[in-house]
Amino acid sequence: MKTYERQFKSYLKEKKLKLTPERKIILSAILSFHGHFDVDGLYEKIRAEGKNLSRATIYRAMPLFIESGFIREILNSRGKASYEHIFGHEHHDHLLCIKCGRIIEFKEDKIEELQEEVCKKYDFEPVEHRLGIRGYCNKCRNKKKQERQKLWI
Amino acid sequence: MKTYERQFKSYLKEKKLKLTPERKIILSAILSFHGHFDVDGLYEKIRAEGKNLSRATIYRAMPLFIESGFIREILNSRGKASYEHIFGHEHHDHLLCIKCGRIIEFKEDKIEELQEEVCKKYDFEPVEHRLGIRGYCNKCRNKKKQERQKLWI
DNA sequence: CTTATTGCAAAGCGTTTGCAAGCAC
DNA sequence: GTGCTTGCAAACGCTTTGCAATAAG
Repeated sequence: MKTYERQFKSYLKEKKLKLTPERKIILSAILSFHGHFDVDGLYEKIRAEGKNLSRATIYRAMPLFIESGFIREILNSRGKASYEHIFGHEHHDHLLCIKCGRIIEFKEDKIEELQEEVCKKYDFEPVEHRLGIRGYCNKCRNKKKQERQKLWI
Repeated sequence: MKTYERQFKSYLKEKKLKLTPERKIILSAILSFHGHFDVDGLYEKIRAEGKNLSRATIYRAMPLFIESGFIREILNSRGKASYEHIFGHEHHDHLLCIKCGRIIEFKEDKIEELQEEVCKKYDFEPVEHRLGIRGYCNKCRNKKKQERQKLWI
């Protein structure tokens, strides 16, 4: 059994839930994505592999993967939920190109430190944070026109 | 005519759209909110004043208020759209208490500067950004239990 | 008078849920 | 065997849209 499957299994055990074939299939589909993905993407990928799960099963499984720390929800201003997996990914923030949709991940320790300071100042105990910057990447600077992406991360 | 109405009117004129009584009513309802609000809140507030617009009219008007710079969408992980008005509000970031839902606004110039630097480093031209920190405010630090708020700003 | 706008009701879309059958443990 | 899970289809909640009537500029 692979490491990640073991991690998932131990989460399930703790919650008295079961490791079904369906959940294994969904987990492996999740891990096969590199960028962000949504339920429909999972559904199609799974179908493309010849297996066939109900969408309801996938929807019902998503909270488990979130709670067990495999994925997190991406912020969509509304409508569809999408996700990115955080299993084995370090914390990072995002630059989002609103023209081509490219996502650049970055980590800036000083910003993290300043956030800590802000929290102290307001006597606030942070749990998590997100910083997203929308704009134009170097390739798209000169072909602006209309914004496309509604996604935040 | 009030300042804000004039601003809205000039936006409409530019786009060859019309300033209807309905849009005036919606605009004034928007400005009467202090925190964040949603379409249903607007609908109810307008009804409570004895006027009665169709929800469709409100839904159709929201993009106009966004484009004319009166409001912006708040990031909800999914489902309902909600908004905050930015007319006359300076840019700020947010601390969100995941227990009581309190929202603390802050502005930290150094963080803004560092963001500029990050953008330079990646040759990225920023348009807007959001920073949200979720956690527990001083009043809720000792009554943690379960997270409530799914909202980001 | 032309073109945008409104209200209504129906449709859309992603997501959730009730239920009976099936399976993990 | 017990209790969680699955698939199906129906229900949901918010939002959008087609249409005919109405009103702004």
